[in-house]
Amino acid sequence: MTVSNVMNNRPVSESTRKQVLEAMRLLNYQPSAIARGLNRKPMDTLGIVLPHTYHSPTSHPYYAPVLDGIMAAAVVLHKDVTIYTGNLCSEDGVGFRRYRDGRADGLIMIGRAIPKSQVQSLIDVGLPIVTIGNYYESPEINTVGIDNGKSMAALVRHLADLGHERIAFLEGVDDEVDAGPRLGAFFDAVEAAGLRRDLAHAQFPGFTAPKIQQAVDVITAMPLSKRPTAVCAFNDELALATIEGLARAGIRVPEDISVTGFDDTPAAIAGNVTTMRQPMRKIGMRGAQILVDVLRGDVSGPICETFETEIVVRGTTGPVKA
Amino acid sequence: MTVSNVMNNRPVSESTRKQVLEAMRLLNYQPSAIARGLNRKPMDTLGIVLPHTYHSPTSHPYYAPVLDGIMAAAVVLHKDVTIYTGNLCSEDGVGFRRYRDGRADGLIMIGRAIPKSQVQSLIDVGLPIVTIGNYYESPEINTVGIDNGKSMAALVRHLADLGHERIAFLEGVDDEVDAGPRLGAFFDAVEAAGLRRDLAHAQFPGFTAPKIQQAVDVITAMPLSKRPTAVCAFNDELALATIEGLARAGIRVPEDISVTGFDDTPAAIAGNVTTMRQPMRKIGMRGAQILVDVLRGDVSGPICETFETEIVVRGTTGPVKA
DNA sequence: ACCGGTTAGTCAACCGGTTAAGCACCGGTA
DNA sequence: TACCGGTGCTTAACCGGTTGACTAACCGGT
Repeated sequence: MTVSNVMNNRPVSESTRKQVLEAMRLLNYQPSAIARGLNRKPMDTLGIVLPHTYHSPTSHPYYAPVLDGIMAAAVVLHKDVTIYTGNLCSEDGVGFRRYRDGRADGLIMIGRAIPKSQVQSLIDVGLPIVTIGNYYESPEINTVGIDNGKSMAALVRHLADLGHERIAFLEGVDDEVDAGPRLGAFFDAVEAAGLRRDLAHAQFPGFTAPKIQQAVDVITAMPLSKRPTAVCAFNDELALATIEGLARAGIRVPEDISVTGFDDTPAAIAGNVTTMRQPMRKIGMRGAQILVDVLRGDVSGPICETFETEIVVRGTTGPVKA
Repeated sequence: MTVSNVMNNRPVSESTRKQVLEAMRLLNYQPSAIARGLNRKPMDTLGIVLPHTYHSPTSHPYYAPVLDGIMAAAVVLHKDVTIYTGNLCSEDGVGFRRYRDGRADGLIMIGRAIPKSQVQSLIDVGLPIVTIGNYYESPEINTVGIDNGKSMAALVRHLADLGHERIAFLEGVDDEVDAGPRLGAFFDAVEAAGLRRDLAHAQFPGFTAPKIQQAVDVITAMPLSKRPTAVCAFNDELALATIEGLARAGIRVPEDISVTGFDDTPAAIAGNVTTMRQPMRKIGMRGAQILVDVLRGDVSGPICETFETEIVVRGTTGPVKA
């Protein structure tokens, strides 16, 4: 069709082009992105995959700024964004192939959505993928995030400088999902800071507030000589829950126990929590940019980028009690 | 194709069905939503239209919870969500027909995205539309929001009860866009509260912080006998900016001037601002539900629903100075 | 009048589903 | 045997674009 040629700026005589444009205007014509997509043309749409545990991503202190970054980049890159709402793992054996329904050119997966055992299924979708804040170390998957090793090292270093020798890590991730590198990074950081690894604790997995209370109870039940003097929580939310739990047990922060969070969310600012700031919006923007680059074929191998983090020292960490 | 019959639970013999399902499994088959959509079948996707002034909707104190509600409803309703990122009004004369590209079955427009003069263009898109927090009073457009009249009346009533007689309204909306009903509601509320309308002020449009400073300057320049003793801001963001501006001028809140916000965002809680709470998440959920109802043909006329609001009295309003 | 080359526009096929019509088969009824 | 209705599967057409092959027209040069 000549119309198609006009739309795609193909060589068409000026008179014909004018005729076509005039007809388009009269008919209020809008080409169907769907019909175009049927022929394997790009849809100019980025698909967003979220872990099914978060049904309020746009109010989440981590997901919201990341999404913001993605949206901001999408505006500049002239891409629309489709958020897939379906449960990730519900349909037995279906895997993730539903994302191959042709609506999105590529996928951005935020957070630790799926266990490593299902990564192959995700790769089988066949779409270019960028994961954000996750690290599957697969040649087919691009990743943007932070250097957990460096970040934990800085936090532990800060605590060590304050004299802390017994530090606990509150994992805070549902054990169904792979714990990821932050836990390992914690132990490495403990050693790097010259502390005895066997004095570190990390046996407190569990994302929900009640479980946090369990972890707090374990800590408070320990004799003072063995009790950790500092707690590194997986994120700010957990740190604040921990502080609350400790307060209920009559333990003061930071006088008795220091607590650190992660992410530097507004809650951490409000709660005056020492934490690790990561540029979530930038990470989201970069993720979208990488996906578009991959779609354009501008890049070859898998991309794995990390952004710098920055420790923010506030009022929940202090020198160890004499 | 028999496959299509199997997928749609049409009458197919059990043996054939099994064969098909087995083949689907072997081939890792995923039907193309695009090809299906080409035949005017629903895409099961809700389109979100945002005003181009907000490039960070998922961090916005109003847009984020509304989006959350939409997403939560979409999960339950088995719909995906596509956020259109393009500038709403950039392409001359194109109007909004780009939303008719077939990717979404209907549109949800959040906030005052477009001036009333362009509403017809929006209707011409031909898709079912739900606007949220906006009121075009068109038979083709469904709406969810709040009763601005009641809400403003409650705020003004509250101020009147505290003895305020001269109240200013800070419009706070870019004048390029229709001001909407909240301003009119303010004047009605002033009269309903038995106050003299001519003592009310509302000549301070402008959304940005610098403009707010202008408005504050106008107020502070007024002689005490004419100066408003209370200010109703369009939203919490503006209220807080106003409070800051007043503080710079050495005017105390609420001792010298009372200030009210709108929306009851986290910032209002943190700033201890008297404000009007609206159930943003519920509004978003209901908007999505209405759109789906319309798509199903379950409803006839245009739907226009309002949710109840609730005044939240905090520390920025107090009795008028003697 | 013939020729090679470029340009402009038309035609047919295709993408991958859905839909409607067609057809073979079968049991029941007249 | 003829007719009928229902079932199960196949075939053809269609949705609305894109793509590539093909035709038609135009051009200057011999």
